[in-house]
Amino acid sequence: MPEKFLQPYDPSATESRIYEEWEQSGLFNPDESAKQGITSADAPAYSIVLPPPNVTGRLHMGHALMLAIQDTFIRYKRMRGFRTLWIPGTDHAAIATQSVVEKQIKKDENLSRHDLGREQLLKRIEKFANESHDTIVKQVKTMGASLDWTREAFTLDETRTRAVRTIFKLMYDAGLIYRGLRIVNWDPKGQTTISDDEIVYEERAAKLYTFRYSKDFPIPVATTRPETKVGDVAVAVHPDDARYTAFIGKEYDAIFCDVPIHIKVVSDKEVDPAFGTGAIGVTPAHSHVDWDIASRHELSQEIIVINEFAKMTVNGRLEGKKVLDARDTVVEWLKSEGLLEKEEDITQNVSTAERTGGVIEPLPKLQWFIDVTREIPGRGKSLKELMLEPVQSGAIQIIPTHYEKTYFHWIENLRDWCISRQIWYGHRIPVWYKGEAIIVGTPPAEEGWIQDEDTLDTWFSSGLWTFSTLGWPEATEDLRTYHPTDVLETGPDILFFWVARMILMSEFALNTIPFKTVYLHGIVRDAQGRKMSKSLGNNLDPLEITSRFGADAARMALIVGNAPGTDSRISEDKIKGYKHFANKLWNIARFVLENTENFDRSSQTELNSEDAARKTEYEIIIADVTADMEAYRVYLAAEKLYHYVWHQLADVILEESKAILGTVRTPSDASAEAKNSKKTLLIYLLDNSLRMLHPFMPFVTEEIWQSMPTKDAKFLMVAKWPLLH
RNA sequence: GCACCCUUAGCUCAGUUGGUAGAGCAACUCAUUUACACUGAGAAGGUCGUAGGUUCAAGUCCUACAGGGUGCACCA
Repeated sequence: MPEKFLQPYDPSATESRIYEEWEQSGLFNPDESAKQGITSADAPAYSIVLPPPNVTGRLHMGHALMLAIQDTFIRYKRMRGFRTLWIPGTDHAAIATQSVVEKQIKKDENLSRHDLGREQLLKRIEKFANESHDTIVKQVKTMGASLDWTREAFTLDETRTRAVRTIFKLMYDAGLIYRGLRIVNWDPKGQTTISDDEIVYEERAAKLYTFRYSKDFPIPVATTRPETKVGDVAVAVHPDDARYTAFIGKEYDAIFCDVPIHIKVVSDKEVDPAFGTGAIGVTPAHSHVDWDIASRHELSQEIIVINEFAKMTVNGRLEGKKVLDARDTVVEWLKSEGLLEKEEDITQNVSTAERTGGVIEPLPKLQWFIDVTREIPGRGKSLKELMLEPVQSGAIQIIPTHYEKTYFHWIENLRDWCISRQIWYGHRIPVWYKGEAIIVGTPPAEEGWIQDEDTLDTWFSSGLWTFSTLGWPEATEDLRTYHPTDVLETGPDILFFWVARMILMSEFALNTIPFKTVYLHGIVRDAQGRKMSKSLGNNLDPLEITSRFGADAARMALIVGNAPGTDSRISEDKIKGYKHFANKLWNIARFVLENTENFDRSSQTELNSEDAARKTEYEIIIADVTADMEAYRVYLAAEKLYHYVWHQLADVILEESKAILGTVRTPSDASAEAKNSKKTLLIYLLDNSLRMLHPFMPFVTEEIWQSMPTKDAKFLMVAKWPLLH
């Protein structure tokens, strides 16, 4: 028995060394594994793409969870003999990264991005992204993740840029990408458009004002935004509202707070007669609902009264005022003119930008969109249908299944996807203009063309991730072999942002699903069930945790009992428990190795009936755990193994074996046959337990394996998963 | 407002196709310097949120209600 077993197991001395050995073996790469004759060339493929961590900072517990779960899937399949590929990568995370760097520059040098200019700012962001990338890769490795680093991708590198430009062109030519003037969600703070999904609603106290445009205007109107009323072109009422039917079709002129306005009374079914006065002042340019009403009634949508900085653009007393100041001014004016009829306190859901917290100002803007309802030429279906069908048919399975309903619900409410962003870091829109002419997809060779200033929503390029990482648009061997991928493992918070967009992109570009299974994990919370956050200071740093307890312990603590789609709690005590377990396993190995030293395994092939019963009992565990692994129930498999190894193998079987094998204090008079049977059993149980625990606790199992008499592969990582015969 | 999820031991949570209620932690009693104190043995702890229903059989399926959470929508 090697001397190392005389000491308690020390993960910090072991883990980095083993990871290095694995990496040097090249066996994270399925091609290398086939070359070395470990995987057969015609073995089925199994692939996962790692959801690329943002290059904005450090690894957090959510990353650690994702790495632990995926590495467990991957190591299991690798041991089952699949050509197993796990692709690493990082995400440029456009807005997130740019705002981190902008904030830093503002703080350190008091400069804005406009002071620096596009080129300079991009250089600074890239430098930050590179440093951040290196840190993250190092951290990913400490978790034991068996990623094929030879295939590492970045969402903004050359291959991915080619993929983005290619698909943009394909969608443009298919009539799915268009540029149009629409009401968008404008974030005045971030100075960019954001998608519907990036909005968070905040409940705030507000006032509902009831007023008339002028003394002779017949209908009172209620609003929370009096300042926008200088942009009104109509009043909409419900067609069946008896109070107002007499006025439908009539037009009125007024001077509203120094601004001349022309108001037409229209009827529209969208109006709720029960709310306010039952009449809506229609401001087409500054409200989604009003824009749609204006479209239906062919009203002017061109009167813009608020600009990108949320300031008033009209002449008169409101000129240049911020919207909130303008609101006060209009209310004062209404009061002085005797036009204000009522002022009520209400609570209102205000749209704010998820990232900056800025209050969203709906504005009409010339933006790029993806049309999700238009029929795709030659396909007879819309993108919406392409997103819906594979989940409906079961081609894609979402775990837990109830998220399928959430998914369908989202698709039903889906509107065209605004894909242009007014930030600088990201894939620049591949469109070039020269006067009226435009070129889409590939940059023109001649001079004089100007590229669109905007960049693409980061989810546009992320949507390509399953196949852009495999070399698309080239028809690569990787693409043929590993796509569709097997599992996408991620959090439910990006089900719409990302999962849905990946289905859209893959279905459009390749006419196939991007993955067969979506495994959604929950949020990792602290011991009290609170979200981990900087402001609470309750973050557990995965690096600090692994250095104190070992990556194996952290992985087990994250996986055991953590059912998909359910939030989990983690605490140092829990992690400590699994550090103890690693040590327990270590000592089981010590006991078994110590007691089977110089044992000729070929001398004993038959187990006696008592030991055979133990083996049969164990075979049930193998079958059970294997079934769990196949069904992605890793949280159950891990718990069962833990329980068996500690409370059956160690507490019962090892203890019983002492009487047979004898100890220093109590010599045994058992027969040689009984002893040999017991030794055979112990080696069998330890060997197979190491194999089954490996996907969960790769380091300690690998370290023990290197001293096993049953060692039949250079690394446990590529040894065979136990199968029943 | 609509949808979805959760409610099981003191705490945190599992419970797969309906088939004798489980784990970890904590607490209790005892043992022990041992493969391992990063230990072991034992005992205790439950009307499975409430009320109905289906079934030979319900923690599990159905209905209603209550409490907690999440997502979506949204009023001008």
